[in-house]
Amino acid sequence: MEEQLSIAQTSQKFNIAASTLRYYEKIGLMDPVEKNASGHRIYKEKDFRRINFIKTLREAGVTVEQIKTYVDLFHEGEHTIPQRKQLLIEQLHLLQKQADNLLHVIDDLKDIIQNYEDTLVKREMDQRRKNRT
Amino acid sequence: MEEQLSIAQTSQKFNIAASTLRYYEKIGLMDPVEKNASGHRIYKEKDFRRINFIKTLREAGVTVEQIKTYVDLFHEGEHTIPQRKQLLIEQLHLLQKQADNLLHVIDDLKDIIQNYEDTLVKREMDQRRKNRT
DNA sequence: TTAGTACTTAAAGTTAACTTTAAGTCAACC
DNA sequence: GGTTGACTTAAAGTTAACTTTAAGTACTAA
Repeated sequence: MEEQLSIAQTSQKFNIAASTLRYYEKIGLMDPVEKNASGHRIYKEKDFRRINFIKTLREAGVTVEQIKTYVDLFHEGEHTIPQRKQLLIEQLHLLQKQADNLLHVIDDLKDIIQNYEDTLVKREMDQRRKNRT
Repeated sequence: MEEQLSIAQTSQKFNIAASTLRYYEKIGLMDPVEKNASGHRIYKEKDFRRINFIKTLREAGVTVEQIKTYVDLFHEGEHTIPQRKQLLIEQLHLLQKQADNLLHVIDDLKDIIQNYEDTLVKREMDQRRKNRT
């Protein structure tokens, strides 16, 4: 049988607050989630896939609005495939820039840390010299 | 002579709004900037270096608050070097995680784009076959 | 001397992305 | 039949990081 989870369980599974899941649905990032007889949400495989998609992009810094644009195109059907592809390519370029910058900053930070390290080592050597005299 | 720029010029040089420069100063990311006789800010080399530091980290997603913590330690003097080093190392780990995730997302996006590409190519081939009959 | 431009400050406003609150429904257990 | 717990919605609140506004000062050119 297909896995079916409550909002609390889904929240746990993806480590996303239940309120956030409702929020994503409200603003149209998630399609309306199926409800049981008492009106509680039942999340299924297709929802999980969507949540993963959203989470991944969000963690990479893609805005909710941009994801919404994509999802909207998705709903418009197959004829939007070229636009969707274009949109993803643009997003890809942005992320590549971001990754590039990040790697530079990481290098810079390593340098600064190394400088501190050098300072500390030099200090300790001075200390030892003092102790010897 | 040392380069001296007005807030407007500095804003241009770094592509950061003048209001943002004032804001950074107000919250203590920047040290109080020197002023001329009529109370206008004069930015100099040491300010440029600080602005660069802030800009680089901000672009990598480091929060203003975290940068503030670092700057505060800096002001406390040399004895905070071990703490500063520790702080930067932690930040470095975070950024490395972020870069890692970003590279994964980039790969995922490339896959999705390739799928769209395949779909489009397949469509065109179907179209040609139709035209031939 | 007046107009314009470039600044100044303090305070209020904005935006994105949630998060919290308030009030209510429903099924299960005591 | 009352209480508990897991949900529901709509609306209000929060936070970070700016950005805008309002009111004022100072130099410069006409």
